[in-house]
Amino acid sequence: MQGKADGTVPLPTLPATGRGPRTDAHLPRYNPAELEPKWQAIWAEQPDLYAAQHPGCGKPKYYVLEMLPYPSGQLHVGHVRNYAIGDALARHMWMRGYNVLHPMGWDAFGLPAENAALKNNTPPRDWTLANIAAMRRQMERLGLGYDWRREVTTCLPEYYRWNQWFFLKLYEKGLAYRKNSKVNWCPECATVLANEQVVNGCCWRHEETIVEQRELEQWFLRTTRYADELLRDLEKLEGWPEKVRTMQRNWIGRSEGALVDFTVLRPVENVAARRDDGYPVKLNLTETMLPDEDAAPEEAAPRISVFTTRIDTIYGATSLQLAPEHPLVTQFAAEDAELAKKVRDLLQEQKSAREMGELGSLEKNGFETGRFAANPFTGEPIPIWVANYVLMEYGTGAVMSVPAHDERDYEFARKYGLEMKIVVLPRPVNDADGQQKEPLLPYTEEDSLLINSGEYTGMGCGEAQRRMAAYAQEHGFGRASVTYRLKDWGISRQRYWGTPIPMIYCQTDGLVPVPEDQLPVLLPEKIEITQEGGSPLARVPEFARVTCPKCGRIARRETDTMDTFVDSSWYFYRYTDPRNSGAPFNSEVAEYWFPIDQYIGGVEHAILHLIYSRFWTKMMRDLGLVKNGEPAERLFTQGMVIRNGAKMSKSKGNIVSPDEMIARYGADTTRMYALFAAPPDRDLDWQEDGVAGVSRFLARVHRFAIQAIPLASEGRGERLPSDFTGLERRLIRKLHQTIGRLTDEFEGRWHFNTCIAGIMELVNELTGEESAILAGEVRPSVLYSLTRNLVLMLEAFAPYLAAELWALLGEDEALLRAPWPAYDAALAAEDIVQIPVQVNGKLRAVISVPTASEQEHLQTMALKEPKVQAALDGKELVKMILVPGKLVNFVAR
RNA sequence: GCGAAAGUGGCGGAAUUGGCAGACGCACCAGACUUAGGAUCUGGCGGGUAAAACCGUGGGGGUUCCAGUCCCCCCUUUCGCACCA
Repeated sequence: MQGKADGTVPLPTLPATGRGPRTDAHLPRYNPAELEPKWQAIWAEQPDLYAAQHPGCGKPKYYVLEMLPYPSGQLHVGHVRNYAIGDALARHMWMRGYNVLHPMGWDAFGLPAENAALKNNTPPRDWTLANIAAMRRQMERLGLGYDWRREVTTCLPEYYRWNQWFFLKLYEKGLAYRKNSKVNWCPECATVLANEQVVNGCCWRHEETIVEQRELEQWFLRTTRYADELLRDLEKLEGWPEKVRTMQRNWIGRSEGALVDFTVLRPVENVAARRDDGYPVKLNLTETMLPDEDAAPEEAAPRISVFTTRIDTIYGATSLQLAPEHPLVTQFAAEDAELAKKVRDLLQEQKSAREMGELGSLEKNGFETGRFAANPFTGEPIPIWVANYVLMEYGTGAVMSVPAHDERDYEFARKYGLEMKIVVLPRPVNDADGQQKEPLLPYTEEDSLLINSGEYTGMGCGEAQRRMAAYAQEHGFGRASVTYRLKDWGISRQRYWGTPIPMIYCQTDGLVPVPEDQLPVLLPEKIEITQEGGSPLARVPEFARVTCPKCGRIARRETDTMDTFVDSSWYFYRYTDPRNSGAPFNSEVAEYWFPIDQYIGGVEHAILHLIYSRFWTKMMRDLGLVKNGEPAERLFTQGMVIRNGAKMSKSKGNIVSPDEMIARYGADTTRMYALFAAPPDRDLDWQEDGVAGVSRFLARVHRFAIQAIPLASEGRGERLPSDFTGLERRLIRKLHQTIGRLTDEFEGRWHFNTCIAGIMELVNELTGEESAILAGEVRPSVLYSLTRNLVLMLEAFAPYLAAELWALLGEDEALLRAPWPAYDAALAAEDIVQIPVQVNGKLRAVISVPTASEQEHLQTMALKEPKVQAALDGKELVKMILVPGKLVNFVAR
């Protein structure tokens, strides 16, 4: 997944350790530098190890997926954390007997390759493929269990041809279209950005670069056609974090309301005449001002369409406010030089505010146009203003101003002394004295009643909204309507390193799609990357010049490429059928694997990738390619990895590469530390202080296991005895408590830090009894159970060490195919519990009693404690609270 | 401004349901082994005290036999949205 380009700072170099641990010189020590490459080589010889099985294998399927990385050239520890989470889950699900699909790929198109080409004079393709090779080596070194035979690389023609294929389908369905519009332009990227890629008015890849508005002809995908469904289906995504669902809900921004047309009045002198108080007199429009109904259409009076969520307040509308870019404002300004200057000034002010990043805090500003429009409900003329708080991009670019019942209108009206009409009051409308209430303005509550609203007076707001919209529709000046904040997805990019858009411009035939059998439109490889503006492909004549598929005459190819978010919108379907050359994927196979059971990635894609891919899935469903309209059943957003108080990024210069850590401590330690340092959903401030502890822990496991396993092996295959010794009982109990803990966590909470802590506790218990165990005080069958299950639990977090110990245990089947140990509650149960004893809620003693002790026994034992007696001394015992197995509390006065 | 999440030892964090606050680890201190230690092992480690008492989960209030956990107000940090009509 693409984010900011990566950079790296080296770790401080450390002097070589020289000598290793010496305690048990006769024992082979834990040496990951030797052990891990050995197993890596063995695994490399077993291509089926992590391979997903055929749908007919009889096992339930489990699709676990981490967001694919952009091949920047080097993994950083943020990636490691992400993949360690997914790999732990995948390994666990393998052991639980699932047919696991755990693939990996590369989001390989994008601007950094072009920047690198400029800098190093390397072709983007070579640079990208070299990076992929390097990062794949890092992933393999980390021991991540991916099915590499399903690897997907988005910059290769066998992948991007299907982007083109999809584009043609979208075009056929009217879901891809071309229009001239204002678009976001990042001067740094020298290309257009989608709305989703603009963050605080700046480019998502260049936080400091203000996005400009440019007028360009662009390709768009009709995401808005799915706006309602994208919103509604969020309700079904119960396995997604509420935060992400909320962000998407806000992004889609559905508002229910009504469109109302206000007729613009002719500039008649007497309308401009004012009453003494500055407001226009109420006129009878039918007589004096309404446009001639018999006029030819082109002479008909213009109408201003307004979107409002509060049509019920329309009797309180005292002006119309238009965005400065509104076409009607432009028209008025054309006839009025003074007005034109005011509009220019307002726009200039907005532009500089945007550049300062202060658009949100800009003071409300505006001016009158001198023209009036008729309120269609009252017939009253109201002045038309231009206001900077009205956005051309939202709704119709015009609002009716109801100062008494809207925050912004109120603020604006206060500033300019505009009239306020109260038309809504809290119920009941009259206070105790029978006086009409005086609400605090602006009064915006909708659970209220209308006043001063003609025939609607006395109605509730909701009812008035419905009736007024219906009335407007009957009389042809409005209707109920829904507006979205979501815009269509602009996918044209004036860049080289992306999927060519398969369209042709012919002078005779106009827009002609490239015929399906001519796909892929190959991206030319020989191209000089320069800093010039415009699409680089336009400068490649052999690419741009083409014959029209319809008429055979010379035509011009589309030279823009697609947004790389197209690539990542459907890549997870390709994993199910990665080598298919006749279709993007086989629908039946996809049907087996989908939806993704668990998707894992950073929250930074909550809007971008996760909305696009939901759109794409719904679109594919409508094409009949897939059945389900949602790609992922569950989503997990892991926390960011922070370093020196900032998210890791090249611009902050705080990237940490895992390489040195792997070299010093090994992959198992590196992965395990990434999981141990914090729960996966929380942000993690990367400090290396704790790494040594994890490394020591693994060394201790290793030391214990290589000594215990020879003894344990004698008990292989034997059943556990029914007559445990005290020591055996204690160790087996701890083992099963740990199994229970891990089993629970893998069910969904995923606090792997506590899982690892749990395994550490078990190992502490075992090494605490090391001499007794090695002296044979634990019978082989018990020791076998302890060591074997310990190894199974380590598999998800430290697969190299687990593999080594598994082999020592004499197992030859893959560890991943071994069943996850069954938790036995009886074995995990304590027979003696420590019960805290409180007096008036304060801890006074802890007593050890058999788990199933009677109440009287507990009370007797508790009262025997000297400190309890002291605390109760001279007081009357009021009652005793007894929580079985938990505590005893004496309440005394 | 609006919305969400978070705030616990020197540090990362634990306490899943209102029930022993600080699991596990880091750092630190002491000891053992050692020519040596950034290795290993043993012990200690919230504050306070000679030991207790007592105090302690951002601050203030509340509910309760019992509150890190529930309720109200406030503060701080992070994230998201920010004129959305």
